[in-house]
Amino acid sequence: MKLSLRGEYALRALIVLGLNYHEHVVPIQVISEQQNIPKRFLEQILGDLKSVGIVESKRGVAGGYRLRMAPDHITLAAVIRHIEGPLAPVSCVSVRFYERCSCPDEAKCGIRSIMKEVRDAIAALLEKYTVAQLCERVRKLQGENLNPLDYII
Amino acid sequence: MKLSLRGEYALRALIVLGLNYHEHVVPIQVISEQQNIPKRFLEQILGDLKSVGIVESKRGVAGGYRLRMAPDHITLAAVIRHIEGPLAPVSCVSVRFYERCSCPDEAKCGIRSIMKEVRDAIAALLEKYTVAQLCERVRKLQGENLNPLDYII
DNA sequence: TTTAATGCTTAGTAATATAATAAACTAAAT
DNA sequence: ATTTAGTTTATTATATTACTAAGCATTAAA
Repeated sequence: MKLSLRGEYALRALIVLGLNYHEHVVPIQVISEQQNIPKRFLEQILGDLKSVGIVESKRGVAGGYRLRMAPDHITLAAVIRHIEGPLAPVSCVSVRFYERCSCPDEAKCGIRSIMKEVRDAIAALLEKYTVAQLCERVRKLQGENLNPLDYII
Repeated sequence: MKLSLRGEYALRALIVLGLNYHEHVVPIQVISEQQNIPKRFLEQILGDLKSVGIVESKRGVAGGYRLRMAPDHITLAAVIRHIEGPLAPVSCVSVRFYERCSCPDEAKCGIRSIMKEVRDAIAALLEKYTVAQLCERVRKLQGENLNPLDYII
């Protein structure tokens, strides 16, 4: 598993939306400026998250994005799988993105059997952590009494 | 951490060399045919492993490659770090390939603190496993009594 | 001392992925 | 009607991946 900028931006945007979960919708512009993410690029990323039902949008004046699910129901695994693809280091050990690799017999492949352990370790962590926990960490790290829109992620 | 074909080929080649550790040198040609790895590409990869002292070569007639270190001294972490780069999902949590990322304050970055756990989980496994253990798995999976050059990896 | 089998070195390339940018459109609120 | 904001579809620059090509250098054996 490798987190590209695209994936990092997605997580940062979700934290902003998570910290503002009970407030109004947050415009792309605001997320873009606060997090220093190119606006056009962020549009694509949020559109992508919308298509899987992680966020929802409101158009027009006073429009923007909000989470569509409670922050503690959005696992990092779900987000990263959708933005980046497989969590596994090789796709022949991926559960959701399985693809055959070049070895002749998977059942007898030594590399595969070790990479399976690596995948499981990664997946265990990323299935455990949610956007809510990410937000919690940000609050803990930066102090409880900040305004949601002042958090630096 | 993501294993590209290059990295997979490196591991497969090291298994072949590991299984033949006490024998003579193994020619690229043999590894290439047995493992179905493009020869020229494998030359590059083995040259790369040679430059870090993981394998050594003998030129000329009856030349080839052998491990330069005992198989149980070659961790998968060392191999993968050299072939693929950082084990960490983002390089701001990488121990050996650290690079600053785009967030304003790393100490307060929630993403970073979770990705650090992911890195540690991956590194723990890959530091633990060695080429010797990989070879052991191959032997276990395929039967003890095969000739080293008959193993299918 | 030649020759054939090997590794070594440098360069080039095609395909794909990454990280954007651009332009024009649609929807909603005032 | 106008302005704010999300939507859609292309386009582009750069980097990475997985090779491929060509020719040189070394060594053992005939």
